[in-house]
Amino acid sequence: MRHLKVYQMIEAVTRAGSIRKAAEDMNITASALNRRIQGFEQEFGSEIFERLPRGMRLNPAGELLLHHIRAQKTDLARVQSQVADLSGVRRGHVTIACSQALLPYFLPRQIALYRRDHPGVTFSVRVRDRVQAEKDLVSFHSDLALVFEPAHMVDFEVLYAIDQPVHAIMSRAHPLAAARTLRLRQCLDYDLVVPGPQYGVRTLLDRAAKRIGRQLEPALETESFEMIRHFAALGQTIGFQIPIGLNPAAHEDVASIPLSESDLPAGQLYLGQLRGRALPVASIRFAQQLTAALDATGG
Amino acid sequence: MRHLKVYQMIEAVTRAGSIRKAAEDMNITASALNRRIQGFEQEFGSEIFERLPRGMRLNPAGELLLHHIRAQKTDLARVQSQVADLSGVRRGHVTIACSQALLPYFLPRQIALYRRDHPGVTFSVRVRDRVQAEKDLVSFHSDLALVFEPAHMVDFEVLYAIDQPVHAIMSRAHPLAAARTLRLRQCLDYDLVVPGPQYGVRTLLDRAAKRIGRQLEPALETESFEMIRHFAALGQTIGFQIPIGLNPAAHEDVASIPLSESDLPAGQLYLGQLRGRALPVASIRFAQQLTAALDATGG
DNA sequence: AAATCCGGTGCATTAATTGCACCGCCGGAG
DNA sequence: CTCCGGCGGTGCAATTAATGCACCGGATTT
Repeated sequence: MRHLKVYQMIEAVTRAGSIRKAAEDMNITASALNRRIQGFEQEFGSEIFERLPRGMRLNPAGELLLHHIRAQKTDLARVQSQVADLSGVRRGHVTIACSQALLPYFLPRQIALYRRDHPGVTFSVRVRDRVQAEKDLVSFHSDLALVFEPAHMVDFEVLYAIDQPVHAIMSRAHPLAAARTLRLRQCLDYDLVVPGPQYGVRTLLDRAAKRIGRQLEPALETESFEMIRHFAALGQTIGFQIPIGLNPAAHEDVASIPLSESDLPAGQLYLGQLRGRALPVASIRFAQQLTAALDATGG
Repeated sequence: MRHLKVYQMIEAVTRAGSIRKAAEDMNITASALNRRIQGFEQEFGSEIFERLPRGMRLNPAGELLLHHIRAQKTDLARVQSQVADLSGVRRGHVTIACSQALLPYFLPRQIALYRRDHPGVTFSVRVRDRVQAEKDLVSFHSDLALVFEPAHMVDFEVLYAIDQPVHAIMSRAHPLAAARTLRLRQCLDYDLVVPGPQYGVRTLLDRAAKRIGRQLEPALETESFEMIRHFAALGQTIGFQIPIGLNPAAHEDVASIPLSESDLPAGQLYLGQLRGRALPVASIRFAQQLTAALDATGG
């Protein structure tokens, strides 16, 4: 889209932080780029960059404009893919930001299922914690977000929500492995492996521990849910995870036991999009499939 | 915005129905315009016009694109006015599509009220029946719509809704003028003056009449609510209107009596916008004021 | 004080856009 | 039927806009 080159230039300058670097990235001279930016600012009626001694940075007006630019770029892409749809084959690309818990079983299965019916549709999965996931929506880097206990919910339009009680996971040989539900204080007697504070499971755990006058003293804190799972399988350590991250069918190498809801109320897994945004067809359809699938696990 | 000239050209061709006429409108030659269109179609990846022997018409892909073009144009305008806001004075323009009933008292008062605080904001009021009002939103010709009993509600995002029972209006000398409420069948004994079938009041009346095994046989059918009001003031004719169209404070020259809700359930007056659209600040603020004002009349 | 990196500008060059003249096509009027 | 008028499309020359190059002045870093 040649007529949108100014927008690309603005994005490039924003990214690079200076006209000269951006010009190099775009394989043009700094002077050409400089004049396009100046020309645009004049047409636009306001400067959009602060001129710093070391380069350029968007001013508030520029931030507003950048948001518009991204919105319009992704919307044009949506129109184009919708047009492609008109002439037969369903094509498209879905970008989804999601929590780690969705990676092992749920999402791969859903994507495969969707692609069986629509082989022309491709996917990007961006692993993000809940804060990053929301930023991803706002910056138009992701169409959908599937996150546990999102943080702010501003600009987050909920498409579906489902309860996810926190489960304790441990070796099948663990003394507590036979229980049907566990109290939090039972778990605190053992070594714990928990996710970092930026994750919803941790927030819920911290809150619950505080309520019974205790404090989490984890033996291992990690960002990797996979490591939590594997570490919990060793010795008598206890890890925590939400059930959607565990294989519902086959037997795991770990036992998974829900924590009592009176200790720790169930968190919620949210499927959402940027408020008010028109999604591409493929994303809408995929979101519908996810909603149906989540609904099935819940009932 | 020079980089959006292609879009203006596409709009011009759509409006004019042929390249040559559009070219004349834009003061360029047909060949230049022709090539820009062709160039765009190539970049876009699909034709957007049908070539007819008598001119050009948008194809389905073009319709999709046109919607995007309008959306992006109005959104850019929103950004610009929002940027203007940053530097002090609140400016802006609000376009609202509304039913006739809002014209005599409610809207002028609200607009005056808003402009007292924000003199920089200007208004366009487009009088539309409920079908046209929704089209106005979709085509980005109006920011807001304030309509009685809208028809489809697709793409219509409700910002506020309030009950409006249908009132019978008549001369103060009319035999029924002293009643507190009226049954529909009482009214049917007199000559009636009613709006055309495209209006919500009429739909409600027709439906209610049918339910008591009667049919409306109006003496006068008109599009003009003003004419209904004035005609009802003469002789023993009965007209119908919703209370928001009547002066709440001063004494009218006509009596206004609500119809019994068991005959004719109250319709609803909706304030709405195009689903998912980001409105300019001024429109948002004005919508908030309207919501508060409607809420006050209802309570 | 020197070196470096920055945004901005004058001027020649290059690329894109436009205007002009003209083609072939099709529907309607004569 | 023919002919006319309006249509979209195209080759080519003229015009206009965008770019590259060389360079300036200013601020920060070394």
